[in-house]
Amino acid sequence: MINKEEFRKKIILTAGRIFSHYGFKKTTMEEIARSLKMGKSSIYYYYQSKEDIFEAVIMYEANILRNELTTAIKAVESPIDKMRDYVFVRMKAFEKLSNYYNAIFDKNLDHFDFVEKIRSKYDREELAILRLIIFDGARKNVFNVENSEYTAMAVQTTLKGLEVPLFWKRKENHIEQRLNAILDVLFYGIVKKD
Amino acid sequence: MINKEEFRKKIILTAGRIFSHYGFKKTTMEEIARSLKMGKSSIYYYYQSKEDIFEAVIMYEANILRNELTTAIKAVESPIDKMRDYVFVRMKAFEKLSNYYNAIFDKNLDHFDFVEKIRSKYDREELAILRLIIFDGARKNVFNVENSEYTAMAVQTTLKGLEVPLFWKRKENHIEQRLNAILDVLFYGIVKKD
DNA sequence: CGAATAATCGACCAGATGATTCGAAATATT
DNA sequence: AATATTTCGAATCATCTGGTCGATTATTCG
Repeated sequence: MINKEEFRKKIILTAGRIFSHYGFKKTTMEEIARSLKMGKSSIYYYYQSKEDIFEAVIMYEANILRNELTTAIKAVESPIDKMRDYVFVRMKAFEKLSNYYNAIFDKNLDHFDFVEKIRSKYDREELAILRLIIFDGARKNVFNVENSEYTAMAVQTTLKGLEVPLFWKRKENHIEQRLNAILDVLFYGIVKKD
Repeated sequence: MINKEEFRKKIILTAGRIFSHYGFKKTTMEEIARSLKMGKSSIYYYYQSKEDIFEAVIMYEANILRNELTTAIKAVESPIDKMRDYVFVRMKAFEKLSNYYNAIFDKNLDHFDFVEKIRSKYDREELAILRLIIFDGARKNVFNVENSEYTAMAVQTTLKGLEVPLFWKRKENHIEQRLNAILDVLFYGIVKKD
């Protein structure tokens, strides 16, 4: 490894993989160390604690999510497309970033301060993006909304519905269709009739 | 629950699901009990130990494998089809019966007596089935083999190659093709040229 | 009913496990 | 060769976990 920062990242990648399989509690420092081919105490040279590593993993995944989302909505023009892509990318990302996903939903993680912080930070950021999309849509006369802020919150509530684990059962099929149905409902109530 | 036997099976099903996710060691009796909505100590009314439950799970999955395999080869007539189906079903089943699969490969399970017993029992049974298929194929003049016993052992060796975890990496695609290639090789060397 | 039997549970224990610390050894840098 | 960086094994200490036991609650049946 070149430098300390590089190695810290490697730890995040490795630990992230293990965390995503076993969850925070069942993942041991021993395992992370073994995966990195180093002594378990050596890890403490890079991170102060297991919790710190987990936090770094979550942050890392949160950044990926943020990037993918902003990239996605920049890639298209129309507000409807932006909204549609946002929802799709968000869902696909959650599938992949399971640690982040779990941080948001695992009850056993409630008592970690940083988890709470991440949750509310994510909420705020998401709301901001939605507000922007909706505001833009209203300006362009595509969306028919009274108040962007409240509409954004309403949309976010719908999105949260996607997050409940029950939605993900039997994920094999139907998901795309269900998503489209949800979007249709969303748009049908939101898009200006002409 | 109707009777004790029913409930023992329910425990197997529930524990099997958890074992397959976390493995034997990381699965706790507490979790199994919670999943069954009962006190941890109650489980000991049905099984003597965690190990016993695991053994029962393995046995259960081993039976499923045995049934699926015998059903598969009964379903077709020609020895070539039997052989092909056997290989496919065997592979698909291993994908599903992960506890059984792990029992065979997880080094951490080596020291359990019953695991060793299961392994060799499975070996014997598999060999018997293969011998039957091959013997039948030879009788029908489809296979060109000197000694069914040794040929069966050779085929089994090939099959074992499928088991090494490395084979399963990047499982998304190519698996079917690789399998067919293996079968082609197998048959090309086995089927009587005409 | 009520006694015997079946089933469940909570509290407890001893040993295992696992996160973390620490000082020293190895390695790299100056 | 002196210093700084990085790794590690061993020890610590708190928590966890498989398993036990006696008590308690259902259920069965005479």
